[in-house]
This record gives sequence, structure tokens and C-alpha cells, in this order.
Amino acid sequence: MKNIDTEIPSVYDPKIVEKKWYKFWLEKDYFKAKHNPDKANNFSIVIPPPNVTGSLHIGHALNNTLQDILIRWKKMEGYNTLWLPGTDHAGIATQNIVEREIAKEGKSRYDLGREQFVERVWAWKEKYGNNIINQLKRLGSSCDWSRLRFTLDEGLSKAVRKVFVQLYKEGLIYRENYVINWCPRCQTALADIEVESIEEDANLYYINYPIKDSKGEIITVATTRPETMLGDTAVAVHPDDKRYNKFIGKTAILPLMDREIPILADSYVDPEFGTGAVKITPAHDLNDFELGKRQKLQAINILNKNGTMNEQAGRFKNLSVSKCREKVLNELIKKGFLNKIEDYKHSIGHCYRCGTIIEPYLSKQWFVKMKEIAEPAIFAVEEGRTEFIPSRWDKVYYDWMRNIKDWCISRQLWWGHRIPVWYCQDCGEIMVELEDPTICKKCGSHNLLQDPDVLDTWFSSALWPFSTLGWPEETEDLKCFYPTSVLVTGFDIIFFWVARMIMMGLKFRGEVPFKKVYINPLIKAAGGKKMSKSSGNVIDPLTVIDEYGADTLRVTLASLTIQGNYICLSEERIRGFRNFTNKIWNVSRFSIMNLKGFDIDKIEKDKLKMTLVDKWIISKLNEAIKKSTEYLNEFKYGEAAKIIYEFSWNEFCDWYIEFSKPRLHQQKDTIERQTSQYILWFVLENTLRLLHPFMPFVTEEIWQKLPHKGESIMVSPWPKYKEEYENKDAEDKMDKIMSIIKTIRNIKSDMNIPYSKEIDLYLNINEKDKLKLIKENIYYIETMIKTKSIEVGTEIKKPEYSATGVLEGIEIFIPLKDIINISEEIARLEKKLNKINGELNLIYKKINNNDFLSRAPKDIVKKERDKANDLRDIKERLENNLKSFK
RNA sequence: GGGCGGAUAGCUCAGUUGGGAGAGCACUGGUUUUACAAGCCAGGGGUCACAGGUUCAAGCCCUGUUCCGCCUACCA
Repeated sequence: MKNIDTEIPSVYDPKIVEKKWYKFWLEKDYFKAKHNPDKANNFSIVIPPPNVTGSLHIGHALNNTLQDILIRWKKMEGYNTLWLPGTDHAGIATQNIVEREIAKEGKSRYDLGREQFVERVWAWKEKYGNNIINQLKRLGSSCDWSRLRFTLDEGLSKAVRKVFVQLYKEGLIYRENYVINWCPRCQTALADIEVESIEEDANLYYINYPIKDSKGEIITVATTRPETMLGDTAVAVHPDDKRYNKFIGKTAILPLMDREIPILADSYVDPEFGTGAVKITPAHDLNDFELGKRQKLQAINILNKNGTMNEQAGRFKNLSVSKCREKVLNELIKKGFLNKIEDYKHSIGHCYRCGTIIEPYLSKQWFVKMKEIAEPAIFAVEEGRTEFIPSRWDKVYYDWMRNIKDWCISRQLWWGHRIPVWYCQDCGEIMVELEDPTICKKCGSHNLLQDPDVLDTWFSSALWPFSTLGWPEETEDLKCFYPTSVLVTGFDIIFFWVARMIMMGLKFRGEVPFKKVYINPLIKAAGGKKMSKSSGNVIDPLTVIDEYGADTLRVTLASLTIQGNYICLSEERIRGFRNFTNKIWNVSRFSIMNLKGFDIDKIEKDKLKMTLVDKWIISKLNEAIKKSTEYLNEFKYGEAAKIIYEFSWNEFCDWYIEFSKPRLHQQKDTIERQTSQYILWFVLENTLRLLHPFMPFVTEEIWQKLPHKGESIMVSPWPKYKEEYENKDAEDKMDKIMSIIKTIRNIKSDMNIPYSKEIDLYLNINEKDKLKLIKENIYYIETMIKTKSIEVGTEIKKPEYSATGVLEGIEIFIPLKDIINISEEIARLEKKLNKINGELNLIYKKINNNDFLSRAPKDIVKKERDKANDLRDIKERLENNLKSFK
């Protein structure tokens, strides 16, 4: 009969457990940070705010798991922790969603008007905006929800306003007519980094432009965008290009448009590329625009905001860019202007939100001057005030920061922070103030108009680490938690977000926003492929949570987290860690069953009788505590998790539990049994605490079932390494005992002896210390190996028909009269001998080398010599045993 | 064009100042053993990309090469 507690199922079911404990933690207010003036004892993280439109994808799951591990661990270490959550209003994405929604009603945002449309978006946000927040809760995130922020909150909007006004007054924000990246679908300007260049196969078109007043002379230009010729206002060649000297100053006739355009010299032109002659379209190419400014050229804008041709394109009006290109090419061919077409590979910019091809577009936009605010941010990282982990990311940061360009911050959207600039319609005065103006300060007119544009969402995100803490008010939160301790984020937003936060933090708080930036890897599917809906290899974290539980998802992600750029996730991998979760569940189940009647308060520690294996497991636990804590300090999540995983499974479950069974299963409540119970409880309880940041739910569930002190494992202390727990002597001794057991198991397995078959065992040991050790602890071997009889001694002769195992100073004989197959045994021993000989030869090479002996450190030499002796001993014994068969 | 990262077992990856090639998964064989078959026990499997160099000693340091991935750049 199995003596099993039927109240605890043998398979862990996370569903009810997770709901129960999350609710409990919330009720206890454990996530809520306190105001603690002792800054050194505060630990704070601001969440990378997910888009309010978002739903939790696997990248969020990883990023937030890693943050939660830090927060829970630091909390257990005694810090006053703050994990500040929130969402981002995600201008383009959110506006797109609501526009699509009203499109179903057959309306556009213009039908609703600005005010009504924005109201609609708010209504949408109220309804769906908490989606991702609830999903974060399911992951177990211990965010301080009482401090939940949104980038369009009143307070954060105040911060945005203040920053804009101040930067404007300092001349760091300016408005200019400039060629920016225009998304014709979103109908807004984008910053340079919001454009994704994708290399595509395209064509280079060579077009002949006739020279005016010549006898059929032409100049040929090369272009990838032939339709832009409609806006050409010049042709440029290099001043030193002898081929074209004669044309400089002459006039070309623009085909199809019959416009006269000058041919001019500019050193920007690369004579090596194409024909060495460039068509110049100042309104639709940044370089052409710059050249146009130098050369005082007219800029002709040929595009409407929606990407179709405007009236400047003449008869091509209203055509889309691609249709227009087609028609232009047809006409060029028909009229004999198209010289040739070449295949050409080049990068084409796409909108990072919707994928539409970006058009360079001349328009009036607001910009932030970056050079000046970037400099202190570069120093901050150089001086280590902010540290990137892994450190190589600082190079990426430096590279971008040192070549930084001005940031286009105006967006032609309705959802976002409206640009706080008013224009007097009467005198043209521009007003930028903290309070909305009602009267022109110059002419007294009330005829004011606010700039229609909104700010880039990232403009408000850049203020996140201090705007969320209450700035511009000097709040207690700011005093306690700024600068924050760590930022955990992905490398894809180092430019978008991290760099800008450092700049703004320094500019407006005079201090870096975070001391460390931990860059987490990005997740890929098995085989290193990108997860995408089209490949069908997406792993949805919520599905994983439903199926396997949040703990399994978390510990999987944490375990895979290495210092590299990518991690590969597969369902197979998740199942492996589900098994681990279940292992922890079952060892706890075993422990709970065996701790009946155990009371921590009644234990008199001085009276406990610690055995060798008790000392060993305590020492091993101690080591696991030390190493896992060290790894966490270095943000090596995978290594930390691995240490705890291996300790709990390979040492605690596989060895300690098995060794302790006989003592636990005693009927009487002896001191031996009590000791065993105490150690079992002690090790498990500590292990649970080590696991808690990784697997908060299952550890809480078990911890509450175990004898414990305190309300929750969440607020229990992180285990501490203690020197007095370290016991190298016990570790060495257990090593020897365990290798004897392993060798016997090996022989049994090789000889096909079933586990349950009882054997006679002979141990011939020629060293006094070892003999004493084994004699005193023969109990451990008996626990793990089913034996009929055991003999241990110095002069034990090998019984006939025995299988043999050889260890340093130890021979193991198992008589197998009925079973043994002599030739199999010979083959087995020969195989082992070969292996030993191989190792031995390598060592001989070393210790017979005079250079090695004279130059290598003495301890290394000694180690090699000792090893040679051990191996020689084993070799001799193996050989003797082999001889006995012949 | 510039830069960064990578190449170690079938797969995914560890491998900290240079000193006995590791893990998980997969695979093979055994096993229902009083927590767990999502388990237990055992096993096979590697020219550490290639070529040089430094060193008594190189997966690790240096140089070069090849291949892969990513970022970045205004060459139309």
C-alpha cells in the first residue's frame, strides 16, 4: 500500500493556485512601495510601458519576468522596492485602431472632427486599455498598481508641457521646413529611426534629358524613382567631371514636363555612380534639398499627403506613386527618353508601424536640437554613471549618440500631446507657454490658433522615469526613487527610448534616470527563426500560462536568458521546465507527508544528530545560495536558475531525499527522525525561497502548506550564504560514497541486472581512511543498492565469476555466477581500460615534459602527478581483473 | 561602406584570471522502486568553423580567412 496523502494531487495544477495567491498578495499590499528616505535601501524599476493597444507577447513576458525576478529578489533581500507600471498612448497605433473601428461605420476621423474623435479614442482606451495590464498580472508581476501611469495622464502631460516649453525657450526646439519621412498611409511625419530600411531588388532607370538650344545633345541621369522627375528643378554634375564641363551653366529640358532646368556643378555628386549626372528633386530627397538650398533652387512638391500626385504633377495628378511611375516610364519610352534600365539592389524605407513605403516629403515640422543634450548623456555612460549590461551595448549607444541628428517630433495625428504652440492669426506671433494663452502678447488679438499637430509618443516616453514619479512636482516618490536602480529592456529600443531617457533625465533632473541598463535578449522560435504569424511559430504567453502555468513560463524564460542577443524558445523547452515545476511540487508533496507531527518550535537544534548526508546537503545548499546570488547580482538569470535547478533536482531530490527515506520512514519519533525532518524542512524551505522570484505561485502554495514562520514567502528573507555551513570534508566523503554507488549501478545496468535484484557486494579497500569511511557509512550504500550481503575489508579476494568496478583505492566485486557472460565482462573492462590508458597517456606527456615541470605552477604539476597515480592504480587493478579471466 | 555579435554533442546553448570538454532537450537500454512515468537508473554522442601565431599548456589570448545573424549609412 502506498502511503500517500490523497489530499495533495501528484500533478501540480496552477490554475486555482495562481488566482488565489495573486489576490492574497494584492490584499496584503505587498507590491506597494513605501516612502523610505534611506535611498541606499530603495530599489526601483520603471516598466518599459507597453502600448496601451498591446497584448502580452512573448517578448513582454520575458522582459517583465526578468523585472519581477529582480523586484521579488530585492524585496526578499530587504529592500524597499518599487516597480512602477504603466502604458504608453502609442499615437499612431492607437489612432489606427480607432480609425479602423469607425471605418466600419463608414466614417473617417474627419467626419467626427478632432474633438469627437479623441473622445472616441479615450473611450476605446477605457474599454480595452487595461488588457495588457491584466495580462501582466497573470504573469505574476509584482508591480505597484497604485502607481499605475499612462503617458497621457494629467501629470505626465504637465511634464511634457514643461519640457517642451523649456526646450523651446532655450532654442532647443525649433520649427523648420525640411525633407522628412512621410508615411502616406498614416499621413504623418516620422523620425529617422521610425523608418525601417529594407533592402529590395529594384531598378536603376537611365533617362535622357535634352540640352536646350543644342543639336540633339542630351545629358543622361540615373534614378531609382523616375516619377520624382516631375518635381525636378535641376541636374547636377561634379565640378571636376570633364565629361560634363561643357554642360555646366546650360539648361536642360525636363522630359514630359517641358520645364527648363539648370545644369549645375556640385561636389556632392559622385562621378563614379550611374552616369555621374544627378536629377535634383529638392522637395523629395534630403540630399537634393540640401543641394537646392546651396544652389537656391526652387522646390516643387509633387505629392499629396496621401501619397498621390498633386496638381504640380500636371496630367499625372491623382495617380499613386507606383501608378505614376508606370505611366511616367511608359511615356518616357514612347517619347524615346528612357535610355536603359538596370537591375539594382537598394534599401527602401518603410513605416515601422504599418510597413508602407516612406516618401521623403518637404514640410514644416518641429525638431529637437540633439547635439547639445546628447553630449552630457555620452559622458554619463563614459563615466559609468549609467552602465549597460552586457557592456558591449554601450558601443551601440555611443555610435548613435555621437552621430545624432535632430529629432522630428511633430506628428500629424490627433491622438497624443497637442503641441503647446499658439499662432496669432493677426500678427503671426508665436506663443509657447505653460498656460494656454488667450490673447496675443504682441498685438492683443484673441484670434489665436493652436498648432494642430501632436508630439511623437517617444517624446513623452523619454520623460517616463521622472514624469511617472510626479515631476514636475518635487514629490516624495521622486526623492526616494530617482534615479531608478535598473532599466530592463530590449536592444531594439536603445535609440528610441533608452538614449532619449538618459538625455532628458540629465537635462531636467541633472541625474541619469537609471544606474544600470540591462539589455535582455530577444526571443526567436526554435531554429533561430523569427516568430511571426505567417510562419505559424508564434508562442503566445497566455496560452502557455493557461496550459502550463505562469511559473513554468517564467522559469523557462529566465533559464534561457543568456548574455547573447537572442534566445530560442520552443514548446519542447517549456515542457522540460513544466516537468521541473512538477518535480518541485512532488518533492514538496513528499516532504509534507513526512513532516507530519513536525514542529519547528519544538525542535531543539543542539540535540539534533546531523549525519554525513545532512552536512553534505547543507553545504551544497549553501553553495547554491552563494552562486545563485552572485549570478543574480551579475544579471545572469540563466546561470542563477541553472544553479537552483541543478541543486534542487540533482542533489536534493535525486540523492538527499533517497538517502533520508529510511530515517524518515521510522515508526518511532526518534532524534534521528527529527533531525532528518528538520534538515528536510530546512533545505526545502530554503530552496523554495531561492525559487520564489522565478516561480512565485507554486513556491507560495507549497510554502504555505509547510511549517513556516511569517505571512508569505514573498516577504520572507532571501537565503544567506553562511561560512559555517560550508563543509568540504562532508562533500569529499559523500563524493566517494556516491561514486561507489554510481559504479555499482553502472555494473548492474551493464550486466542487465534489474534494480530490484539483490546482490552480494564485496568492497576491497586498501586505504585506511577510505576503509573507515565506507565501514562507518555502509548504510548509505545499502539504502541505494538492494543487497543480500556486503563485505568490506582490506584483503577481500575477488570471488569467482565476479563483475568488477575499480575506483581510486577501491575495488568492487559483484559475484554473478548465474548471469555473468565472461566475454561481455572482458569487453566491458577492456573498454574502461582503454579509456584510462588514453587519459593516462595525455598526463604522461605532460609530466614527462621538462618545460612543463619547470614552468607550470607547482600546484598544477602536483595535481597532474596525483592524477597519474590514481589512474595508474585503477589501470593496474583493471589489468589484474582482466588477467583473472584468462 | 562602417560597426557589432556568433560558429562547441543531433537541436538550443553554458564554459568567468589560459591548467581535467559541460547542461537541457532529443536518442538508446533498463525500470512501475512507499513524492513524482511530466518519474527513476544507466549509456552512446564533440578535430570546440578553418589556417597560422603566442605559451610548458589555447574552446578561451593575438592575426588572418570563410560562413551566418543583426544594427547603421544621403551615393541618386
